[in-house]
Amino acid sequence: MSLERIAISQAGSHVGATVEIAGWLYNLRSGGKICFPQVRDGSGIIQCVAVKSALPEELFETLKHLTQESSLIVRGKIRAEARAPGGFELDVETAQIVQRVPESDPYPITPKEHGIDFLMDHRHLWLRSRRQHAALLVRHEVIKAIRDYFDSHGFILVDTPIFTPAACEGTTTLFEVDYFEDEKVYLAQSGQLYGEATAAAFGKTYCFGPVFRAEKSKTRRHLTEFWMVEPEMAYADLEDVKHVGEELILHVISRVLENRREDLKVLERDVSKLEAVKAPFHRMTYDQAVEKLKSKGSEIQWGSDLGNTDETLITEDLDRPVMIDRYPAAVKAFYFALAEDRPDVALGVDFIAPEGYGEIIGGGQRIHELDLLLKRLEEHKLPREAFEWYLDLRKYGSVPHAGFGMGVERFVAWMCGLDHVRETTAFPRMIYRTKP
RNA sequence: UCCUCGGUAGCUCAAUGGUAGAGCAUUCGGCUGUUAACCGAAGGGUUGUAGGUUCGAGUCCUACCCGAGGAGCCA
Repeated sequence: MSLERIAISQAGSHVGATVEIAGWLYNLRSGGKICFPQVRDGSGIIQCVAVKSALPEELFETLKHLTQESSLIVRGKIRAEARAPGGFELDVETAQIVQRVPESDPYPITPKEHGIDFLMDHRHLWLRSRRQHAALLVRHEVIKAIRDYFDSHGFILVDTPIFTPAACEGTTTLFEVDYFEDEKVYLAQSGQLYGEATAAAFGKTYCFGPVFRAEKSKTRRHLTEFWMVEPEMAYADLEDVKHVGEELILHVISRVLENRREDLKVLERDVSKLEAVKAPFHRMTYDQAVEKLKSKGSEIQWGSDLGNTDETLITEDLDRPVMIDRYPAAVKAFYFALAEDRPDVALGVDFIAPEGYGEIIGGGQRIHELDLLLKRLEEHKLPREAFEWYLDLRKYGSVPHAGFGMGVERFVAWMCGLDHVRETTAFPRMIYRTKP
């Protein structure tokens, strides 16, 4: 009889078979003549049962005194068991300890409560814990669903550089890097300007990668390094951005609900909140948003950008995202197209997620006329030399085009119902935390 | 950068200006169905750092360091 090594997640289809499981000791409960080692292998957790009378004395004692997170390979028969968490159990026949964690230096993360500082210092180990594991599986699903959406809608993945010569927008702060021969380069805060070039080459493109913001933000929604997907479409306008953004969000949510129910349960996510997200999303102009805020007692004036408290006020009574468009041009980047009837209004749109997760998509239509773009560069006091290549895009077959960026971590935090984006990525980078 | 809160055992937290303690973890012992198992015992401390007030400071004062939450800015 051959012995098959299986993933714990597949235990249900091996009931009655003798199998091998390779993993780590998640938790252990023991009696005098019986013990229950719970083994995790990355795909799941299974409770094993070791009975003294059925095993060699030495093996039973070894298992009974095994330390948390020791690595081991167990073999035994799978059995359906209602009393076991997960519904299946493995009756241990043999076991091999790969590495025993010494009790003089035990695994630091116990099954009890820990503070966030301690957990973040041990992030490399914290990833093994149930909730963190579940959140990263949701992230995996979100990223896969995003790529599947674009790949099946005619978008070509064309990634953009991380070392860039200058600010894309001139608004947020950049991380400066020493390049060769006294040259300075900066870590990209967006791939958008390059996306405009690739869209003119391929029609519809997207880039997907890490971006960097040296903002001194210290909130539950900010990382200094985060992942952003940025589609860009030639021959497209503001309405196309709203349409694609809405479709993308709905596609990703349905995939998460389809494939990650168990993980959402581990995260204690109220899935009815996600199931309620349907088309059409709410739509309002910036003008209407200001009116709504004023009616709710805000002192906001037309012309200032919406802050986080404003976003929360606007979405507090909504069950799905809201698209707010036509912002004052003064609060948007230089490349935003302007409304024909109102040159003080930019054709930008932000998608604000419900439940306080804030802006998850920002984008809009770009300026495609050379003269207007030059004027806007000047108004933003940006050096023309750095943008010569970008201006070329307006000289050689310029067309109306549009695109947006979606932040992966905020989206995942929303899916998981997490109160901080730091748990949506394996090793978050924040203003005061760069280790491990 | 600013505002607020915090730092005591490996972890999570208690302790009226008056002998630094509990639970978990670790070690030893008990238990053949445990579900963050339970029961009994043991070891474990420069109270973030440096000053100051006081007969006496974990506790009060000052400065600094570290962390958390928020604001602005942003995805």
